[in-house]
Amino acid sequence: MEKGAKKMRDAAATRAGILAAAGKIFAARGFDGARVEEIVGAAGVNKRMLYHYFGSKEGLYLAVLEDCFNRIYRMSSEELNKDGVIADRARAAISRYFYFLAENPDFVRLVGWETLQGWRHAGRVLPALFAAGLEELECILNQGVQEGVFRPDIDIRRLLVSINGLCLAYFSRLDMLGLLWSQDPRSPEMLAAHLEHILTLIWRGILAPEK
Amino acid sequence: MEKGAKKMRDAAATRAGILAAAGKIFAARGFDGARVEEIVGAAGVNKRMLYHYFGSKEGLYLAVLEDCFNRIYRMSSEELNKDGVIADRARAAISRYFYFLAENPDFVRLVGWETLQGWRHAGRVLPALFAAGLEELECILNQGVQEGVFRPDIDIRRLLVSINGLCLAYFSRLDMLGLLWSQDPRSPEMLAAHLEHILTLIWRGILAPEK
Amino acid sequence: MEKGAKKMRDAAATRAGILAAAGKIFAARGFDGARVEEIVGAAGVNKRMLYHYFGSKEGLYLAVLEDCFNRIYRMSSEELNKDGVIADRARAAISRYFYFLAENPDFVRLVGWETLQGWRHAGRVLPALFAAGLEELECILNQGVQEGVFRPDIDIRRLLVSINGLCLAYFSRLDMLGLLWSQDPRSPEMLAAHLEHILTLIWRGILAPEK
Amino acid sequence: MEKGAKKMRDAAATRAGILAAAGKIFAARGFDGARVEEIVGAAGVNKRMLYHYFGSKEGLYLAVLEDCFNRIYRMSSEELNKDGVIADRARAAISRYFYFLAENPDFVRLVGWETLQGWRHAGRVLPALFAAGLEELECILNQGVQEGVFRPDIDIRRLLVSINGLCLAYFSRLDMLGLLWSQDPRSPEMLAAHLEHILTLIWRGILAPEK
DNA sequence: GATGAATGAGAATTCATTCAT
DNA sequence: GATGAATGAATTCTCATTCAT
Repeated sequence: MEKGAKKMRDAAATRAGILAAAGKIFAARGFDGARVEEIVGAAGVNKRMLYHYFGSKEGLYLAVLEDCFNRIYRMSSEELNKDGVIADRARAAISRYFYFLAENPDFVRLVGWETLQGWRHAGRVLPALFAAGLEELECILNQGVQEGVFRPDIDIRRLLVSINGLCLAYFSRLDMLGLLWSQDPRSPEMLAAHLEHILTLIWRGILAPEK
Repeated sequence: MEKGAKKMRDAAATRAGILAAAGKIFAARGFDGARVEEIVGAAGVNKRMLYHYFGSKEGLYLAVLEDCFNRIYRMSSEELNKDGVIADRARAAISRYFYFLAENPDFVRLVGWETLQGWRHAGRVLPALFAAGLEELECILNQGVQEGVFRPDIDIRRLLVSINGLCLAYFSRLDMLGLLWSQDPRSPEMLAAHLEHILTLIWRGILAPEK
Repeated sequence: MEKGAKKMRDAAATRAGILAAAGKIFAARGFDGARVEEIVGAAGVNKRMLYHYFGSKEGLYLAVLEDCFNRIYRMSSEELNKDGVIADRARAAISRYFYFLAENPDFVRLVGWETLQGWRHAGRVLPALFAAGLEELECILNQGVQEGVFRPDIDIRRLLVSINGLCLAYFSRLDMLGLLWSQDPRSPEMLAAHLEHILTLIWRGILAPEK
Repeated sequence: MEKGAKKMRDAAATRAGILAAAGKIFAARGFDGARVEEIVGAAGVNKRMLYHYFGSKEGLYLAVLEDCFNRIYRMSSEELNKDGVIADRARAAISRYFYFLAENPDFVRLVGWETLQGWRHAGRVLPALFAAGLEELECILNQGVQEGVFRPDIDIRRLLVSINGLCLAYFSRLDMLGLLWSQDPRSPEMLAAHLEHILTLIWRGILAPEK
């Protein structure tokens, strides 16, 4: 008999299991649509555990958000190649964000639900954290403007909203796009093509014309 | 028949009142978050009326969606100046869409909820309708490419997704932007500025370089 | 078929029915011991009605208390014979309180539960109301002291606590007394005898010795 | 055996710790209001211990009651001065009971809860035990009647109920009295004054008039 | 057409208690 | 003897919907 084979009597694992299941389900149905029963069912634990570890459905939801945001936060604070050409670094930052969204569909959806609910659950703190993913990009863009690589007339704030919108527009509508285009928009080729499309749009929009 | 006319008028008014109230509340809280009680309360009618006119909560929600989509559909099928320069016409189409979103925040939110729920309620028919707002733009863009006004290498389908994303990105985050920028993003100036930003981005991205 | 025979579709009656059933059950088991299910079962109504009319278990409990206290308040504000001899009036007031307790065992028990819970549910307002039953007696006693009918050295406040205690002591322990004395302490004879006992005790304690 | 002794000592301490914590909490909230979780938390022990030592929540509650009643029993069976004047001995017995209640607020409250629940938990045995505190007084009073010190027309059984009621009336309402009188009813002066009040009442009520 | 009372199914949450170590 | 994780049975509360008038 393996150690802790069948029933894991492991607090951390149980907690993590609930969190993972909740992440999926909250992402899929939103806070109001999610059912506690379904979450504990998916996690294979007793309902009481949910309340033991997270206090309430909302507590669990908050924990899910926190967990999710921590991931993007970690991503954005990873070491970057500070030596590269400014344009390359901006390109890398956008790509990284794009692929993060591609790999974290739950994050995309949770952000969607929260946005619609006015960040009611997550409060006013998390949106800032949420923006963190693009913060670094803001620095690079600003630097680029100063160096004359980027046009001086662009409003960086609006540009960030737009980059964010361009990326999210794709990942928020994966299902619909799949239907309309009859192709899996999650495939590496499609992802690459769309990123290319976005980068081209941005680049043409901000790159200073060569003299 | 006086009395009959009166009744019918009232009946229509009751129905319309419920629809209007439901539109607001579904937009604000989504299908799961909305409460039948609150809707009838806001409409100032008896709960039974809701079921009389719409059969169920879902029936009402569908009616709300339909109502909303009819509006954008009417907008997109309005007469356009077919004679103008292609670039101007594209510009006008985008602007019109942008201001439609500005003036129909409930539409923006309803689309948001539906998108997250995979168009579960509205079925697979409405997304097409939803795209209608951009359909005309698609024609214009295609024509522009043929005429050599726009670059030949652009993928119109992706471009439409992006234009949509750029516009929605702004209107989906009005509250947050209001906080971050400490300015009312709904003010005419801010709207104009952002539309300008979007148009610039698109234009630089697609306008064929003059020879 | 009688009008409204089987199922009464009568808001006031339903509300009153719930209140009555709740009065009995809260009195019997206290707030924590009472079960919502049992209350609605006893009232013969749907559980939802309880929440419709009273908002919550606690709301219902508060309504029960209020209802109960209103009764004693009404009693204490009834017209009294202001012309009688002071000693007779005091006697009458105590008797009235004694028999009120005898006839309102639920009141006795509810006061008991609330006392133990530090009037948590009823807040700080009701204890004053509760004292109302003895307020009139206080006036009479004070007057009696001034008139020289009662001894001048008695502390009226303490006396009121004691009169209250003497009465409640009997009605709080009816069951036990029934067992110990093998007689029904609720019988008219027993009630009269005990009231006599209390009055004698009080009278000897406070009546000024005749010169 | 060092280790064994240590263990036993710990075991006893654990048991006693649970009992003490439970006493406080049951006294404060009653059986239904008390939470096992809170008790073990207050005792700083593992939940399993509670079940190990007491079997169940009810078992623990019973143990608490027993413990409490043992104290009053011990008190009442202490050696008394059998030689004193009868009036002094009665006085001493009442005072002793009064101060016992003053020093054992948990006892007062537990008796209160049990009284309301019809001694459901403690069964029909304990009420007798509970009366024990006044048993000795009964002897003295009876003796006093025989000796002609006390009036022959008093019903000793009722008198005991009343003495008990007079004492409990004070200690059951400490909080309210504190608020109403703006003085700490637990202070030595207030206690002494109230005891004096009670004794005066009783004395005037039962002392045979001197010839 | 309109009203407001009533309902049953189900949702979140709580609790005393028991395993596995 | 001791620990902390786990559980199933209630318990309070909510919601869309239907009846009786």
